[in-house]
Amino acid sequence: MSLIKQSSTIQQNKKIALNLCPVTYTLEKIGGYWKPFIIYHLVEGVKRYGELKRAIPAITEKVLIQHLKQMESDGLIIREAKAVVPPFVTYRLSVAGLKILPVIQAMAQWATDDMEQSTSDHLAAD
Amino acid sequence: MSLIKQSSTIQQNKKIALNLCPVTYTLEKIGGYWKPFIIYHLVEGVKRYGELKRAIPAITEKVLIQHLKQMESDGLIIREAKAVVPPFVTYRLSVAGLKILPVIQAMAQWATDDMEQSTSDHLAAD
DNA sequence: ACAAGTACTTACCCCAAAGTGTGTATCCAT
DNA sequence: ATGGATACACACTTTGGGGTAAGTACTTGT
Repeated sequence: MSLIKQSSTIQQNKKIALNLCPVTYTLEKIGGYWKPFIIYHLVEGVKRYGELKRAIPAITEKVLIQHLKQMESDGLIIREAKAVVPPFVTYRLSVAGLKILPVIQAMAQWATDDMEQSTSDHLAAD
Repeated sequence: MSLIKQSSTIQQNKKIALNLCPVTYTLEKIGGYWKPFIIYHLVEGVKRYGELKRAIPAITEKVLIQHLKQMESDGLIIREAKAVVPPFVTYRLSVAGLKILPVIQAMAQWATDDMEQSTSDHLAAD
């Protein structure tokens, strides 16, 4: 899955950051390009792979799978496959995935606030 | 400032994501590699450029400046320079920067919770 | 017999973020 | 006059995430 060079400075720094900073830890888990979208759609409930794909048309299959695998191994979502053919695979949020929803909600709230404020100008905080 | 190719698919997708998803908007602003560290140190109050540099030894000057410029133009922090020599430049959080602190706090909280949970095993959410 | 649907997998390319290294103007202390 | 401190700027390289495109195994529908 696209090998990573553990020796590279960037990986060393990532380790430093993960040790020192819990915020970086969280960013690692939800920071993928389309991960917020996936979470958003899984809030509605259990979804099949194909449903997610159709719900997010701009995402490519490779990246979708990639994100799903990462989020699964990160414990954010749960994959369940029925041993039938054609395959029947579903995804849903785990406990940790559910617990992160308020955080995401807070991020969204700040964003909408900030977008409104930006129409007027930023002023200094004394 | 490293020019960006507006035509690339990734930039197109970024625009799509920013329009559709406020979470992505927030991730854009705090998602930089060392931005959480910068914010963390500015919580203590006004800091000079050199103080920040010494507070985060692993960061290079280029990336530090880069992040500071971005965060300034994003309205998260405020730069103030005294017209003296040698230069005297300080950075501090703006209103928007202060408002995002609870969000960051929530992210940190989720992270520490999740790290604890990960020592035991993840179970499905019914 | 052939296409369509399912859930992936693999090889390859592109590019922007991060890292490396050097340069700059001015002042002060030694 | 030489070096250090200040706050950057600029050119260059690396790297890893994301995009493109094609293939796979197996079944059902026509």
